[in-house]
Amino acid sequence: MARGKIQIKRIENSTNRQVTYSKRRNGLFKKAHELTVLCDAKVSIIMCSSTGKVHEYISPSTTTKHLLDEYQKTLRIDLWSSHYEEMQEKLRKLKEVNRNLRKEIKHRLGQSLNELRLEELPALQQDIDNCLSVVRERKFRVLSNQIETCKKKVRNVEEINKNLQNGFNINAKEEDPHFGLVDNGGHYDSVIGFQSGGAGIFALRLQPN
Amino acid sequence: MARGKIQIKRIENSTNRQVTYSKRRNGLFKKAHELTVLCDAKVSIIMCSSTGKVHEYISPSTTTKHLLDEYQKTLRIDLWSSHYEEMQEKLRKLKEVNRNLRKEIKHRLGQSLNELRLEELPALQQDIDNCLSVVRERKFRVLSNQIETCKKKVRNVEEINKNLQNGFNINAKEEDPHFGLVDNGGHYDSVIGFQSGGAGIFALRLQPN
DNA sequence: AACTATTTATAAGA
DNA sequence: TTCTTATAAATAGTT
Repeated sequence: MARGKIQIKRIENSTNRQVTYSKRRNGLFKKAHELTVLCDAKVSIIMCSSTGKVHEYISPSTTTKHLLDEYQKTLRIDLWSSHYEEMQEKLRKLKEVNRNLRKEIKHRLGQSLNELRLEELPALQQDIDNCLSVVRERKFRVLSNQIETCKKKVRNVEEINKNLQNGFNINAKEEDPHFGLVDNGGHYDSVIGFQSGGAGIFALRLQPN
Repeated sequence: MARGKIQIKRIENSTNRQVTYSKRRNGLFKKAHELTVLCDAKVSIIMCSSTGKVHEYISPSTTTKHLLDEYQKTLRIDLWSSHYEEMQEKLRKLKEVNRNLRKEIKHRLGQSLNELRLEELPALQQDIDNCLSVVRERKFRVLSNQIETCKKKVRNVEEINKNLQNGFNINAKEEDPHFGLVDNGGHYDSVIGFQSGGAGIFALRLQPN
């Protein structure tokens, strides 16, 4: 552009190329800065020379990161997604696991059961039932005091029962029999055991003969 | 730079500013491209005008991402660490949620119950029990066919039972009574209901009088 | 780095 | 926006 026109093509002489790079880089940065001031614009220039050296210009009013964020936002692209793919994959898997855990809890809560196939229901019930047993067992131990009291009650009722049976055997041929009714309110398991039993069912404890 | 020298300071006239921005942007990009070709360099220019419009130049031989990667590598900076940290925070929170979900399932499976306070056990049991009811109810509906069959069985057994009772009432003074034993294998709930009942307990269905 | 002849960019106007 | 053109600025080749 001075002392003779040049072709815009790669300068083969390495020294010349380096010199031109240096001169024009300064020119470019100067122009960028003028643009920044004159037009109230933000400019980021990042350059890498053929020798691998990196230079940058950034408008004083901003930062490279900020300008790049704006650039990505405007162009609706994410330059770094590939860097974080591994992490995003982790995130995705964790969310999947989470979803499944929630689903399992839901099923155990008796919700969204229609997601399950009919064949899966008995297993789920059995499973929950087993778990209930475990929790019940735990509670049983925790509540041992209360249960001790109940056992005494049961022994008391059994005594009455035995007496009634004796009376029954003795008086069987003379009058209508009386049945010793076992009080199911004493033993914990039997409360659960009978809670869904229909009305009108009474338990009679018999000595096996 | 022509038809009069200008001061490098913000152009107050908005239209002039826009025009100058457009002209000088083209000039800058042209210079950048010449630099790219002449010096075998890589250039990225990202600009944001005062009106928020974004423009970019990138050397044909590369990509913005690639050049930025090189830039970060050379300057040993990580422009995106804050993004990364945000992601890690997400990951951490998701793992926490996951852990809690697993704990809840564990408790519902009857494991690690010692993590719970004694007061929490009855509520957990009641909860699981309720859920069991729901699942049971679902299964009940699903197995309605099977239950229909069972009901017929029950009606049959009740018939036998009634006959036995009649016999019992008639023969009460003459011989040892026979008890109508209700087959508990027919009705679903009673299977559960009696599963934890002790051995030696038989159910006698009586008409309430 | 400095010089300078010449090319290129561009401000103002159309 | 684009074209024109006088003039400022950039710079290639030289020292």
